Amino acid sequence: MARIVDVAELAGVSTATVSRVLNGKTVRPDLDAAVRRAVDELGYSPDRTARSLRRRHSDVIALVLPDIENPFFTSLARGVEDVAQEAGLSVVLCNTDDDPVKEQRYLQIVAAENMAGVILAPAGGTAALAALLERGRAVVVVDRPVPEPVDQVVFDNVELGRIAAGALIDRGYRRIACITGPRTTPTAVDRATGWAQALAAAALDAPDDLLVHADFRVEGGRSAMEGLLGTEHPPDAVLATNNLVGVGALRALAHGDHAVGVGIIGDLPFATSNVENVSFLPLRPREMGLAAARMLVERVRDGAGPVRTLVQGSADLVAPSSGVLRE
Amino acid sequence: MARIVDVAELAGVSTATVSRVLNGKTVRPDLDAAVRRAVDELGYSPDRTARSLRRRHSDVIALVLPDIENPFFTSLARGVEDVAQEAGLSVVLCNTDDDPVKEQRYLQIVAAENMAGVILAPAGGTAALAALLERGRAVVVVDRPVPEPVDQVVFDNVELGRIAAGALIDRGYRRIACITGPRTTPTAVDRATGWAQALAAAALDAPDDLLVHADFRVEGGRSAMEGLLGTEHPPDAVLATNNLVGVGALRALAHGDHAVGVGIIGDLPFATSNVENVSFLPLRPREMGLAAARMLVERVRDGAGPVRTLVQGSADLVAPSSGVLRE
DNA sequence: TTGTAGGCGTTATCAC
DNA sequence: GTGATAACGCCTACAA
Repeated sequence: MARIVDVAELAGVSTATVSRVLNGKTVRPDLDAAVRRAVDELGYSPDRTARSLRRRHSDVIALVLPDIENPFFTSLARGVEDVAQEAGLSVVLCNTDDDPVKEQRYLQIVAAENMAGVILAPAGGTAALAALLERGRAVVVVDRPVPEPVDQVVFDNVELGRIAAGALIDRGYRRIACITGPRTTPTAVDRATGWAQALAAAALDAPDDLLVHADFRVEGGRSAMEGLLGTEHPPDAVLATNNLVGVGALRALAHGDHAVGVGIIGDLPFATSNVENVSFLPLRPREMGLAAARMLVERVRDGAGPVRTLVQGSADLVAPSSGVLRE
Repeated sequence: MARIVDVAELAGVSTATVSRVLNGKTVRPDLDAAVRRAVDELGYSPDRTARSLRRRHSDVIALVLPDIENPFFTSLARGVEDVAQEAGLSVVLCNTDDDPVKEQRYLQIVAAENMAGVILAPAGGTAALAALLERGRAVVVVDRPVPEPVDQVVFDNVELGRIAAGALIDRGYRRIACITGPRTTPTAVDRATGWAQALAAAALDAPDDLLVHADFRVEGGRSAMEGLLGTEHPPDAVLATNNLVGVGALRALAHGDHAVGVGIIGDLPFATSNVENVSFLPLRPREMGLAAARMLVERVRDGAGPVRTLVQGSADLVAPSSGVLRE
């Protein structure tokens, strides 16, 4: 592996000059050319480990996510990666399984590796987050709002719930259930709150048995839907507050011949059925990733500046009449 | 941020001793204890940048994939991550979009960052791969077999095609089409070859118009299926040679009321419909990730040793009669 | 503008 | 078994 001294020797200059050329400082044109030629010839590329050590931070950012297998987050990751790539940063993807212990471990690594920054969808406790902020590291929180003073890109989850439930009301349903995530997950609770508000605004009942807190995954949605179908007075429509729960609900419904309206907050990029009576409220995770990465890049470049919170609007509601499966 | 000298000073030992304690060498018990106490007190964790520089390699491995949004690869990534985590390695996920240029760039970064190794699902040209091997880096290739002498975890794609097509034949179909990926993608070609072999073995026709080379994605599968349905003699069954194409085919079929049998090589973790007439041949990408990561860890730990190729069997064929959507 | 030289924090090589 | 010290490869004062 060629080192900077090899390049310097071949080009007949000092290592300082090579370094300057590589980092875009002004250098006498002929020397500049000589250096570039030598770099080419040797196939030299700087050792990023040494560079990071010297510069006190690397060109790597971490993206810490609760579930890398959820298409919402992979799509978000794609957005982050596109911006990072453009800015010359690499992205390390970390999977926390919604486990605060794993999350803490990853955030420690972020510090130990002197990474340029982190984009974090928090799993739970925010102690680790606070520690990072104290040390003045660049952090952007996505998807799940936190009270700490930190850059954020999030949704107005209450409003998402309101809009999605409102769409079902507009379609004429009157007994609308809601399948959401655990009580400990703020986004799940907020979206359910929006659902309740929409029902209240329409003078509809929202009894306790129509609100189901399930695991925020496919199986959770499926069994919750089955539970609802098995009751004495099944709902005539159901709101699934995230994509995976939506998949589960649709699967449960696919087994019988139920005329139940469905609303889903999120997208189903891999749905295989026609979704005639489903309203989607797409969330555009890729855009969220793009925005978060741009924020982080700015933060990395000139550290200071006021904390910003970006509340991302959803795309337009996709009415069921469009009959279009969204990609 | 505490450094190793701070710990040494507080513990009343040399930095060398601190280093030894941290790296599990034998040290006099009382000193050992003193060092650990100091580490705790200062909240010290070693700077991994400096460590990497000195050791000539980092504790990071790269996972270079063509499409991070494909559930097959995210599941594979999960497997890799689980093993890596256990071995104390971090995983950087890189997305090539099946673009050899992007792939090359990432592999260069792997070298420049002194990463411990790479797990690579090759996008195309293998020039970059050859370069890595020359330099003696730890590399494991997954999913797509290559001729180079390098550790691999792959499928017998011809056999996958044979088995999947055979299942459709066993179910009584006689005019079986095949939707596969581009001619330039070896896995796509091999699986189609298996399909042709199975048909030939059953003395069935496999005319050119029953074999469609499509984009290996949802849209490709959908339009290919629509094309097949629009012909004069539509097939009575179709084999989709990967998961995404399978999704597309099912979507196309969901629109009408076609009695077309379907076989899919792969899984559909986010299917929303009942899949009554679908045979799945699950590929277990997570296991592939586990195996590849274990290989890489061994390779990282004691470099030498013969090159190994692991041909992973698929799980049992899932017959349509089971009526079970696979998670 | 260029070159020289010191240091980033760690580990490995020596003597002891 | 322990401690002093020289690397690892790069960047950046500082001096010329």
